[in-house]
Amino acid sequence: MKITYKGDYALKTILDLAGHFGSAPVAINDLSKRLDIPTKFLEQILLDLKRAGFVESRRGKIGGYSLAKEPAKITLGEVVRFIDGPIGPIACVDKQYSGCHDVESCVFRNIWSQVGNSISKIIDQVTFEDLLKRTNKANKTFNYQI
Amino acid sequence: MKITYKGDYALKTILDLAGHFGSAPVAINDLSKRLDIPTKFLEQILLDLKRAGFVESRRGKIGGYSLAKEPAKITLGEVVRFIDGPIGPIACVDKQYSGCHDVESCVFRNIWSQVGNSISKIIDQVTFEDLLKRTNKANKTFNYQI
DNA sequence: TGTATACTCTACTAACATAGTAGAGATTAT
DNA sequence: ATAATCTCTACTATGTTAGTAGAGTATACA
Ligand code: FES
Ligand code: FES
Repeated sequence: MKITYKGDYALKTILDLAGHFGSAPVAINDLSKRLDIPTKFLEQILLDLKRAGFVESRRGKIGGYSLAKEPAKITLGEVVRFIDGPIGPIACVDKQYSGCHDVESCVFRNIWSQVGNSISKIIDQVTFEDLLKRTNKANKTFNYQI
Repeated sequence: MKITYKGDYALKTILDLAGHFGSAPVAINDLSKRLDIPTKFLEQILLDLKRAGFVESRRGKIGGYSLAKEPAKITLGEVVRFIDGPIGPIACVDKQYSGCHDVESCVFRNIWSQVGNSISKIIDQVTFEDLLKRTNKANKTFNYQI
């Protein structure tokens, strides 16, 4: 697994939208400024996320994006997989990989499988509600220290 | 973490050399044929592995490569890190990553860190002796079934 | 109805990484 | 000597990433 900029941006964007869940939609421009993501790049990312059903949009004057489901119903893993592809550390765990012939007797494949599973166990379990709570807590702590 | 062809080839090569540990050096050509790796590519990989101290070489007529340490003293993690770089799923866990500003308060960083640790726990623990044993066992089982 | 605002869609591009290939050179056993 | 084998540097084709560009569509509101 490798988290690209696109993936990183997508996650940060969804977390931001999670923070506005239930309120008015948020404009790309606001997200772009707040999260420091190139506007035109973010446009594309949001379109992808919309097509996948993670977010929904509203056009026109008071338009913008909002989360399509409750933050508790979106996991980190879903988003990562959608944007950055399968979790496995090598293609042979997920699909064809021309370096692998003896798939049956290969001792490495088993390891890569274990690695994939242990990653999944982490990211498929944490939702954006969890992350939201942690953010709030982090900010509170931060304010207290000042 | 992403295992590239180069990394995959390196691991398979070292495992092969582990199987010949203590015996005569193995020629690149033999490895190349047996493991189905492009010869000139394998040359480069073996030079890298040599410079890193994983293997040693002998030139001339009966030359070839052999493992520089006991199979039990080389872990999967060492080789993977050397060939394919750091384990973390995102650069910010290992080094500078321009998408990350608020490193202190970022809720994702903690997750990526967990992911990295859980990968490390697997690959830093398994040695090529372990893999060798498993290969032998796999082959025995295979023969038995025939 | 006009217009500003905001999302939609397709195409293009620069930079980098990957997976090799090519070829000349150095060492060693016989 | 010479054949076999490792050594080293440079080159290249392909794909991926991280954007940019620009024209088009929908909506609120005066
Ligand atoms: S690494 Fe894919 S089967 Fe061995
Ligand atoms: S993802 Fe790097 S600090 Fe948040």
